[in-house]
Amino acid sequence: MPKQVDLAAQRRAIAEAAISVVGEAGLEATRLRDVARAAKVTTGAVTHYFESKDEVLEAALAEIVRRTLERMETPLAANAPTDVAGFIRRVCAYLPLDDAGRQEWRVWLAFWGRAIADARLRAVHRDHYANIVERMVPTLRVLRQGPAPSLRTLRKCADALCAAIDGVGTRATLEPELWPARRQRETLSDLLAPMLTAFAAAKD
Amino acid sequence: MPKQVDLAAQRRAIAEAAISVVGEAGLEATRLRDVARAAKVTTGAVTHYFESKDEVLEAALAEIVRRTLERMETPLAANAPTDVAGFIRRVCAYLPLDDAGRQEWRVWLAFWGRAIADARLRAVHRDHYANIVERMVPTLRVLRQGPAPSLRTLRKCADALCAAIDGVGTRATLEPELWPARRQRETLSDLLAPMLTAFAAAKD
Amino acid sequence: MPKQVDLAAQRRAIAEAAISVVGEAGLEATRLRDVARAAKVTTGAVTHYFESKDEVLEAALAEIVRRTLERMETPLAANAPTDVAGFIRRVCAYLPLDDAGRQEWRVWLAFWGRAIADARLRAVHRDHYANIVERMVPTLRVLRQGPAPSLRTLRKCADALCAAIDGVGTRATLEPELWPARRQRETLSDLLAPMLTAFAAAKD
Amino acid sequence: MPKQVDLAAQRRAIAEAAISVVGEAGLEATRLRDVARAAKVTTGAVTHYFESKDEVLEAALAEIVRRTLERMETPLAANAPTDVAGFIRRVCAYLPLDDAGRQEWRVWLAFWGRAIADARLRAVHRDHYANIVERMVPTLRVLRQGPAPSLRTLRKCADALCAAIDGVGTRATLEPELWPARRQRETLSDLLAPMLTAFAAAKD
DNA sequence: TATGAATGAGCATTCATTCAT
DNA sequence: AATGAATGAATGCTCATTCAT
Repeated sequence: MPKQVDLAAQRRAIAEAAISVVGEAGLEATRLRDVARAAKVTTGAVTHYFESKDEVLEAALAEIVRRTLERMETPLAANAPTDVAGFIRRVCAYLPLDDAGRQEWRVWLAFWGRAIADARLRAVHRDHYANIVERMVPTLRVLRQGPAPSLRTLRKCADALCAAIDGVGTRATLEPELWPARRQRETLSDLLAPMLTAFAAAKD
Repeated sequence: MPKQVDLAAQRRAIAEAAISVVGEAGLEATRLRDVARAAKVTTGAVTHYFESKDEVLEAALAEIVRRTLERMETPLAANAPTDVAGFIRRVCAYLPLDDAGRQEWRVWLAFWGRAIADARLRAVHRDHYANIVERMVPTLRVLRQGPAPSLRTLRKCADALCAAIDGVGTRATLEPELWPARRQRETLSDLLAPMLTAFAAAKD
Repeated sequence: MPKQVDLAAQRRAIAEAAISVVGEAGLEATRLRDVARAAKVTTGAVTHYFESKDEVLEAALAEIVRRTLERMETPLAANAPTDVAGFIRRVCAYLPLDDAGRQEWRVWLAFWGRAIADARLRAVHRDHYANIVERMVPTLRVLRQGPAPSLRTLRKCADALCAAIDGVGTRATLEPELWPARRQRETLSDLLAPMLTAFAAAKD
Repeated sequence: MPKQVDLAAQRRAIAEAAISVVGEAGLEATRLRDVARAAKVTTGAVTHYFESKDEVLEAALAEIVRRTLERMETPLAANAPTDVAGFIRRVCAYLPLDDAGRQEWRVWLAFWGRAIADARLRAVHRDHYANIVERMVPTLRVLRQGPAPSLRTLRKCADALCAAIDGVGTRATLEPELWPARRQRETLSDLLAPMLTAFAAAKD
């Protein structure tokens, strides 16, 4: 009997290796060989688990999406804060505050750049944003002190929230040495605190 | 020296062609031949005016920077508005509201993706953000009704402003069909109005 | 020794699968995996029964040879006809008249194409032609009404016979939709009837 | 001004190099590099003149077709013989009698093998046969001593003629050491003489 | 005995770059 | 100054073969 391998685990290991390479070298400089080396397998093994390079990259993006959602579980789902300051503090978890975060953000930016001409990647992004917004909605609902706002209001607020995070995260990723964690948190707070305070107090 | 004018004009024409190609096909699919064809010259001509492909792309990015700053002149410099609503309305000029704007934003995103592994491009971005912030400062100062805020306060506000624009612009670029001009303006306004109102009224 | 029977049977099953794949996809597009799949075994099993891909293909050619000879038994060996028309009618059995025949002829043509640079395959072809000619000789002898012709004469006649069959079969294989069974039979008859009539009546 | 090259001439030179390589090594062992080396250019040059390897091979086949038709001009068009023996003598020009002929026939066989799974190549073959038959028709008409036969009769005769040539040529190509020119001519004559004699004398 | 995961050499192909004209 | 033919290194990908289980 042949060696039994966990197909999904191997695919994920390769996807993680791809993330690592993309984060270091950028998407255009990512060669399948480097991915293979990073995953400690041969190029043949990579094409054994994936049909093509594009599929490898798509799996890498899917893994980044998975990681982002996973990171979201802690700050949002569990005992959501009812005060704006606490909320913002938790939302900061999305920002590229540490090396791991910066790595992931670099990969996000790389895939944004490719998505502009790739409908498939754009679809992944669209699904991801929709997903993120839906997950933010219940947390935002808790923040509101008065009667529950309409779903439309909640989604608009989530859109604004996403934009703030993306905006700060993008800049911090492009200027990592100028944007230590403290500056990112401050800027995000400057931007969100007024809006969320108004949101929390509004009667809609 | 008519030749020199020709030279600069040709370089710029090629850079504009490069922007067009990058905006359509993405950065990784941009071949020098296509740039040449778009500029209605031969490949040899491109390498005649530029040392390498990287230089062509850098010129393209520089041209995008130039265009963005140019577009900024109107809404910010000229008779800056002293009310928040008017200010936001003008800031919206940066968003990808029409085809031309979407095209430019796609190019921005493409270059972000490449900048993560290219120190030179990162430097261009850093300079650009610094430039943008400095230009926003005087306009923001006018917005404040009380005593002039500190430069640090103004810059922080500009940072938040940039982040909001980048965040909304990024999402609108990745989901063009879901983000018509109206939605972009609304989201940007939702995000900025509370912050700018507070800023305008603050005593610092 | 049941194992040995199994071994030969497996080899033959794989060879038959190879014929099927070659007939469908051509020799250059025949991958060992497809052969394995067609034989309902794994790739490992194929290399278990054969040393290399070339050996698999050689076995496929051998099987085609075997089939052709088998098909020959009926029309030639058994009660050979003494009239030219009957003889030609039986010889037509070699032509690609039905789907099975077309399949086999495609494989023949595929191997001809490879034999031009493969001495081993050429040897198989040479043996096959020699074999065919020797089997034709006694049947042709019966056709002659007068005294038996020399062996040389018989072999020359067999050569011409082979050429006629190969020529019609090749064309019919390359233009299957233009060469229904009827046209093949007619052309072969047009070519062979005059020669065989002369042969039958000659005194040599 | 850049070097002006004769595009068609270069394409043809590469096609001829391809014929040479295919004739030596077979179609499956023909690498673009070898073609390039045989044409004394680089691999890049080959892909400069052709879109793909398939296109190179198609050009090679087209060149073989051209050569065959060219060789046909002499024996058929010019002062067609009115006697069967003279006619057959000229038809022998198609057989692989010398090194050049054997080379071309090897290429034919190689392409037959590939055509079985390639509709495009089959179309080339179909056109070629149609062309050949049409060219044979007027020559065959001259051969007939009585009233002109019907076009259908002439084409049937041409079909038989083609089959005879293909059959002898195939065998001679597969067994070059056993089939010197003399044997080829004799076999073709054995096959064709009775048919053509009958054809020449027939009243239809 | 049989599996199929893994290997890695070899291929066509792409494309920035060079350079003779 | 401008051309575009030619180069050749580099990449993704294929697939026969190997081998641990």
